[in-house]
Amino acid sequence: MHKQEVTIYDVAREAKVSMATVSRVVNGNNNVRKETRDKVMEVIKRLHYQPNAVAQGLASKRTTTVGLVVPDLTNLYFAELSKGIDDIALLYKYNIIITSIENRLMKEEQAIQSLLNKQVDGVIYMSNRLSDKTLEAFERTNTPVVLAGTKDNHTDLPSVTIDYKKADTEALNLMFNDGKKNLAMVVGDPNAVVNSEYRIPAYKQFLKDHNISEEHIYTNIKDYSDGYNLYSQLVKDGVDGVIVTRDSSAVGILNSAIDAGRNVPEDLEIVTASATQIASVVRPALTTIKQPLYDMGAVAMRMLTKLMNNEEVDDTNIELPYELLKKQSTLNQ
Amino acid sequence: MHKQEVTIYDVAREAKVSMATVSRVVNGNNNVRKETRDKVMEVIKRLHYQPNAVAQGLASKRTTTVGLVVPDLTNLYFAELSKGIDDIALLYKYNIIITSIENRLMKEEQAIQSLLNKQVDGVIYMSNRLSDKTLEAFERTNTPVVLAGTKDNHTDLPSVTIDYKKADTEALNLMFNDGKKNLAMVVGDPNAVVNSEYRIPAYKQFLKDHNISEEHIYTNIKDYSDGYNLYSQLVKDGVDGVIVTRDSSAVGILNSAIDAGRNVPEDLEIVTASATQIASVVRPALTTIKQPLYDMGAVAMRMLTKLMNNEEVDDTNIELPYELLKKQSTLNQ
DNA sequence: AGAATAGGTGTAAACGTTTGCACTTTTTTG
DNA sequence: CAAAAAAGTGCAAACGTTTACACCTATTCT
Repeated sequence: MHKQEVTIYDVAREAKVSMATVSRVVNGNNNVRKETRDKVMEVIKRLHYQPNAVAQGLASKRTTTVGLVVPDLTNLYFAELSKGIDDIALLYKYNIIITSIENRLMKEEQAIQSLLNKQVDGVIYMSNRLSDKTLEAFERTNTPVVLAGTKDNHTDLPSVTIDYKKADTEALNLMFNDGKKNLAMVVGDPNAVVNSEYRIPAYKQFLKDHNISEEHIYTNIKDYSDGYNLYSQLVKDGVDGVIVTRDSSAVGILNSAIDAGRNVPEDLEIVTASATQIASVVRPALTTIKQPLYDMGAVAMRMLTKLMNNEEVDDTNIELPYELLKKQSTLNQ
Repeated sequence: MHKQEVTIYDVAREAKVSMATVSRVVNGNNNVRKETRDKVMEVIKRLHYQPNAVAQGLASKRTTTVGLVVPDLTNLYFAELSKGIDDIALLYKYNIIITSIENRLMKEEQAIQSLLNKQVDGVIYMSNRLSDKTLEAFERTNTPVVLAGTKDNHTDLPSVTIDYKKADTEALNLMFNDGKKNLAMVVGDPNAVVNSEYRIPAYKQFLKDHNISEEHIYTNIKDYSDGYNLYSQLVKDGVDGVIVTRDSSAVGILNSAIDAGRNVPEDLEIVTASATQIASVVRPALTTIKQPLYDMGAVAMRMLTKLMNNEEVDDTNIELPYELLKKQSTLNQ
């Protein structure tokens, strides 16, 4: 990389002002006389001057960049969260550095440290399992952090979520009212806070409240093929209704059932918990807990902008409304 | 943001060496005596020193950051390309700044300029329509740029693609051999280079070669509902085989057909051109031109690392092999 | 042994901005 | 109309690194 062609210094010389004045013009500081401003602007145009954001970052100690921590970009759940974040970030002129942390050479803490070293002004964390080291890193830094679609039960980092317990209970209730009594829950990482603290307890509570003794919790079902392969086990266990946290797993179960000649929802009801595109294009379309993913991202990013500007944030643990979207994978009687 | 707690200067003082030596240790320069290195390392650990990447970037003129330009994060096509890029980027210790440029407040040129101002070491462009202004920006900068999944017919920017003409011809041929003679092509942006220079010409050439006079090109079909709504038109036009560039549009057509009580592939054959997850989970599963999206991203990023290091790159316009994946949406006789 | 080379370290300038402070000029005020 | 306040501008230090250059010491070579 060469030395920068045109610097603020060149502009200053050419416009016969000091670099301080050029800097003020560039930053829209209004303590500049109109004629001066115009002259500087003209020179900037003429020389094609573009500020060096790295130098700005060093001098001002703000990089207008935020870091996103996400397990996997190709999971629509995170993609949609990210889109909400991205739109608001753009609105506030922030760029986004995305770090995927699943199946990686680099450990999560390292990835986050790298983000912090880049002096991001804030971080949005969307992964579902905050390791101790990660929490430690978040505590050591004074870079604001917001969790989106996840929570943390040790510290109280700001978060944007839905009421998982309520949503799951409602979903289970739907199937129960359809006459399904052998209900199961299928989750990815059982140690993810959302699962261990909200979803699984909600499921257990539901069984208890309805005097159901048979508990069917299937863990580590992470993708389409995990779901596909799980189906035979569901049959074996006599499950007639299942709530699945990941859409792709749910679709795997669905297709496995169909390929086995079974009927959904008659033989098996399925409710999934993200409402990404994939859940709505399959047939029968899946009944979903529709999380407002885009909005969750947007709200998280908005909150982060406030934190980055040291503005007051009244509520740092926001729960957004969800919707139980009844489609064809449940009877809905 | 406060002043940085621990700087290289603090480490130098504590370890009783110069900052130059600390810098050498941090950067793994081996012109440092072992004992000195160990001492410095110890102090670094003890003080929790972390280098400020912004300052490094300013001084070294390398930010170890690359910019990704993408229309839409929630489109699995781009998500999978991005994943390939991301994995290789991680391998070479680069971070990624993603900029989505569709439906935005900010124009593409501005978004790219913002990336360049951040002094990214390289850019991977995945959008499908290079505007003149964008090309101009790419020409003015000496930051290397690689196109992934798209081409440019004016300049010759490095690119990683598949042989679209050949792939489409093969797909059309498949349907033709199944006895479908009223073939259609459905694309998104008709002015996207890939469409205007490769796909559409391939389609026209195919018709010509087979003495088919009826041409059915549907443009601006960008998403699921566009596809869903297009179906009735396809029926009206007597189309019995269609090649669709976007998976979500293809799925829209498919579901529309099914909801109308028609049979795929008997009444209508569908081939789609990306092979994202969405094409394989619907039933009937869609026959696809399987583009090696992950690999395309990975190869593009690898090429970019070479360009960023001024290494020689023998072939700057790489075509990767694709596969015509026959599934249930074609008869395959 | 003396010369040549390699290894190890420090000094200080550079990277391209922002910003506190001081100063000058203009505008407002009573 | 003078004094006070506000507006406009420049100077120079700071931000936290890297790196060219110089220097000194230890090693290798003839």
